[in-house]
Amino acid sequence: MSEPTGLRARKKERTRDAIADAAVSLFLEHGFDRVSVNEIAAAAEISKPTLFRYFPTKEDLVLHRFADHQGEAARVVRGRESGIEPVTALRRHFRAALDRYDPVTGLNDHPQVVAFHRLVFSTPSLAGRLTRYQLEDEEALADALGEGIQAHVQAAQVLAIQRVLARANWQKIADGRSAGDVHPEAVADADEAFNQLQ
Amino acid sequence: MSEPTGLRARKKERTRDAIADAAVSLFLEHGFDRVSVNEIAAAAEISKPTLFRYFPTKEDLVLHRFADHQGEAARVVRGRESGIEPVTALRRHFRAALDRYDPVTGLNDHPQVVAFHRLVFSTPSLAGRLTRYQLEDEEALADALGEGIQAHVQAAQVLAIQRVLARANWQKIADGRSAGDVHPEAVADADEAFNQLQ
DNA sequence: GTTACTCGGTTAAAAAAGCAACCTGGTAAT
DNA sequence: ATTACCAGGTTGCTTTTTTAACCGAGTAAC
Repeated sequence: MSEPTGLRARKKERTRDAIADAAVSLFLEHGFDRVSVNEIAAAAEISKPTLFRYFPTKEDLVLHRFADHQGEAARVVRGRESGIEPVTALRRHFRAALDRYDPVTGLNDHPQVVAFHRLVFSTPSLAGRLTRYQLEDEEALADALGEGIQAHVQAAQVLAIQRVLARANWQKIADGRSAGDVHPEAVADADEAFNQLQ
Repeated sequence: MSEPTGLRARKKERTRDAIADAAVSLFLEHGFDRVSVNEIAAAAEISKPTLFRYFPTKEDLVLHRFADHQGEAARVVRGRESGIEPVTALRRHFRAALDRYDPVTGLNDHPQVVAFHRLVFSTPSLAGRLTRYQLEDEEALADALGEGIQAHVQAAQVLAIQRVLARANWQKIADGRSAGDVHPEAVADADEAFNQLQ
């Protein structure tokens, strides 16, 4: 009734974490473009083909945390309780993420998270690939919302809101404010944005 | 001009060490017969067949440190400088081991080493297999010494001396004395024994 | 304008590890 | 006496990892 945590699966997960950790820490130290995949493989004590078996591209070494959330919006809509509107479900989900200071909301002031976000946003190839992930997310959400152009529009609007909100939060954090301090504004912004949509 | 330490070799060595360490520490804690190979494999986070690929028997999990010294006496004889008698070479080799407090001489008071020796000597199957190792060692030494019965006799006598000396040293350590304190006696005993032989 | 790097990424073959199922021998309940 | 279990080891078979070699694009040297 759960994950059949065999020896194999456990070691795989650990290897994956080791690779991603080694990569991110090297990237944060020297910059994304200044670190080669060979160096990452060496630091993680694995071979280059193994690295690419775990992560399809160099960018995914950084973005896998977002990739792991892929399709989350669609899942939220499909899994909502009966009688609840899709946008309402998404709104509550975002609000919950805000309350637990989930990094995806931009409302998190842990130094590692901040540095990680700066790395992503200041590296063109990373930001580029990240938007590609968001596009796929949008497709999935549109599918979950129904058919026709209006489903696509709605999906795009909701995700655009989340992007804008996250970006605004991140900006305030980047300006030196604490997450707890920003939280009320973040909630107010979210309410306003979702109200406008609904 | 050195070990071509590939990724593969490095990981194998680490796995081997991890297995042996897990095994010995479990044995020291609960006793050799009270720990199953399944528990060892679980503690080392490997599967049972993998364990037996690294160590042929359960006993070897403990005795591999001795096994690694296999044939050492024979090598000392074959590698001696010209003009040096075999027994002299072995005598000097043992004296050098004594001076560096090599565990094989029994003259070592590190708690881990003491506990390890007690484990070996107080577990029949271990002591039994250890003597089997020594017999093989004896064969190899006899081969290195030449042919005929006298070579075998000489080999047996030298190794018997080393066994007795090591046992005597270990006994004094087990009685609570320090290695440094025992060292002079150990040297004197060795001299006397080897003098008697020569 | 070659030559020769380096980089991200791939391929094929061989080694190593995992897993489940089995064998043999002992020992404890029934 | 049978059953059943647990011990140390083994046997195939599959999955994972290493290795070395390669590809195609960019770029610096000469």
